[in-house]
Amino acid sequence: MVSNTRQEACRLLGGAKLRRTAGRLAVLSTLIEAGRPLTHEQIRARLAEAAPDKVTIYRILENFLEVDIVHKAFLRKRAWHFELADRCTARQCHPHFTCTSCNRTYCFTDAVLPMAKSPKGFTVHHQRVQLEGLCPDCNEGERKN
Amino acid sequence: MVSNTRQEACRLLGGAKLRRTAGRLAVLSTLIEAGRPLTHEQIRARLAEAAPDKVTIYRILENFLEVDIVHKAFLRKRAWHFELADRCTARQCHPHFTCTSCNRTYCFTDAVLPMAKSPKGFTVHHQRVQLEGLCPDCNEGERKN
DNA sequence: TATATTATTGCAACTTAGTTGCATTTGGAT
DNA sequence: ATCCAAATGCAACTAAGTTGCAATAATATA
Ligand SMILES: [Mn+2]
Ligand SMILES: [Mn+2]
Ligand SMILES: [Zn+2]
Ligand SMILES: [Zn+2]
Repeated sequence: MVSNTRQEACRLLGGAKLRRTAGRLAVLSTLIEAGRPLTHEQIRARLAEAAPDKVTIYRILENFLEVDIVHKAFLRKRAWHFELADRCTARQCHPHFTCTSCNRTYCFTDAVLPMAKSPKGFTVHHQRVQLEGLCPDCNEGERKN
Repeated sequence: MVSNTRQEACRLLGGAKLRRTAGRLAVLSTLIEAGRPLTHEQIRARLAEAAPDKVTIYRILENFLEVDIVHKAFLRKRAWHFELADRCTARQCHPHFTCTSCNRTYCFTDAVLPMAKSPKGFTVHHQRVQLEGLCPDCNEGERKN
């Protein structure tokens, strides 16, 4: 699946008319393989020695945002999470669930909510839904304690 | 209304068994009068010379969180917003709208969404809905431009 | 009202996430 | 192979939030 990932990464970069650099391929492949929102630090950790400079990662993610390859999924502990922008409509992405015990984040792609109806005069461009609670693993743990 | 505000602030502190200090009264009154989410910096600015130390404000807000007088409404530009926890149910608050042009935040208290249905095994404790777009003022501006 | 007890505060120093400026390197068009 | 704008790395910086600790103030009790 890895070379498939690389192929997909190249395709995305090409489609967005972004230069195919080592850093961009690395970051994009990481996001493709993750399939869920990652922070800058998580991306860095996954790339290990292969990771570009911290600033470069930020700039690469910014590039991806500009061309809608990724989007900022949500914020926890003051760090943005980024994920592939492939499973969302123009106005909203699926809800994201974060387990308050193990800190893992899950994409609830089947639980998209209707748009909130806004008062007259407001134009809503984007709706974001965040959930917090316990994941199956941590619920299990609770029961055992 | 100001002395009414102070009265309400005292009542809330008393009910939560928190000592009635100058700093707490000041911060709480500010939040009561604002009626919308404020960042640490916005609270500081409103209090001006009367503002307690930066660290003290953070600690006061933490105290308020612990006893559910306030809640963290959302994050924008890496800064938490706090507001009175008086217009929300246990599991979710109303949606919050932030204008991407003028940066103001509005409470959509009449636009509460149903809870997202989560996959088997997950326990959802809290749902948060964020909206982004243009407020009436800035829509107006767009039209004029 | 004075005293004691404990919570609260201010200050300085620190951490973490993200940004800026600038000189060097590199992708890809020719 | 050459060229040049785009991309990168590095150092220094900012903004938000945290920690430790000594000084101070709110309340309970005498
Ligand atoms: Mn997702
Ligand atoms: Mn609100
Ligand atoms: Zn968990
Ligand atoms: Zn506006």
